[in-house]
Amino acid sequence: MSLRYALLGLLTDHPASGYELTKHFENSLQRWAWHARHSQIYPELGKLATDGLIETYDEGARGRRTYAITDAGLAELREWLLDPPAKPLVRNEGMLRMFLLSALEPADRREVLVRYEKEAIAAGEEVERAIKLGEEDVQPGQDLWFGQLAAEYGRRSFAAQRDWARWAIDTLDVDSDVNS
Amino acid sequence: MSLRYALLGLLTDHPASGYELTKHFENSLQRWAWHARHSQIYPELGKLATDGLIETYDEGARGRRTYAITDAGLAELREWLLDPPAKPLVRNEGMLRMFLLSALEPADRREVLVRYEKEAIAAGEEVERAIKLGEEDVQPGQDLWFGQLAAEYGRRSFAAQRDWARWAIDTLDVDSDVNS
DNA sequence: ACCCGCATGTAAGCCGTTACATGATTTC
DNA sequence: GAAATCATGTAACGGCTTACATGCGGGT
Repeated sequence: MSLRYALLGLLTDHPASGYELTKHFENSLQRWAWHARHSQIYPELGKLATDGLIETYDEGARGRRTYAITDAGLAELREWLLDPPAKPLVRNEGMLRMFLLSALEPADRREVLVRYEKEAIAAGEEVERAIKLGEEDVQPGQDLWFGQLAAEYGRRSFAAQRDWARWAIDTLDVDSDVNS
Repeated sequence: MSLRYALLGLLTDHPASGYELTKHFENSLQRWAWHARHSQIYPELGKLATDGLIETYDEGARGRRTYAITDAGLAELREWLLDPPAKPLVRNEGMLRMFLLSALEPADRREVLVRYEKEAIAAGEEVERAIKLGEEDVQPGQDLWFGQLAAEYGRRSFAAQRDWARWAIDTLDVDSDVNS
């Protein structure tokens, strides 16, 4: 159900078309929060309109249709945000791989961990760049600032991944010295 | 496809039944790596057997059937582990909520963040307990140790969540003082 | 004798992906 | 005039959840 609320949330800021919402997912939301494609977004907008949570705001060229959130939609979004979320079900492919590393030969284990570390470093650097780009435009407390909040989360979480990978590699290395 | 590999990985350690595998998910895997229910596990075991990646190892009372991984299965698991993973598609409900926080009144925003911090603290404490329980039995480099590796990741990632939430709350508080 | 845990399965339906499909407008 | 981008949709299929369904065995 999260997609519904993601769309409602984006429409809180200002009316937008399916196309614009898709771009918004691609450019910001999907990096740290939620991913969705246009083939899912358009039908979901249809359902939201049927349910009276959004309404057609304007129709333009090329069949372009913008939607605006309704009072009912805003109420439902707020209810969801205030509702304590259910404990998330973890599905973390990266960690699954780490969990199963014992199926590999020791040399391969190390290689996979090193790759994981490199990816965390690269992802971290990308976030740093995104944050610097954003800082120029946004002040704390403003609506847009909550994207920066999520970006800061991304920064810290990639840093944690990077440090964890380094720790894991070092721990394994020390151990194989001892055992040799 | 991750479920396939999770099952193959668990069967690398020793043969097991669907019931045991389900318990294994519940007790350890699903905390930091991967979640699955028995209604998904049993059919997937059937497919793995059809594909020759696992085979029936033993049949016991109450229709109990244990499976063992085959050479083909081990080869496929190793190939997957060595294959660079695709960039993960983010679907993080917690972060989505943070991203959309601007739809709430300022007081409510703060409350949601405080709740998020509390949850991170509680989850972190749970991990600490799990790690302490595990440490007694496991030495680095042993097969079981890779579960501890994943647990340490959990520890660090909940710490990052906790610190992030505190930072976000403080930043918001300072800002509302300035603006008042 | 009863209950709990062991043990395995199936079906309907939702969410999401990949691929297919179409056409208008702007820009060079 | 061609290419890029704007713009919206649908269909088949796979993964996962929820709910339904059944029965045995061991302990008290």
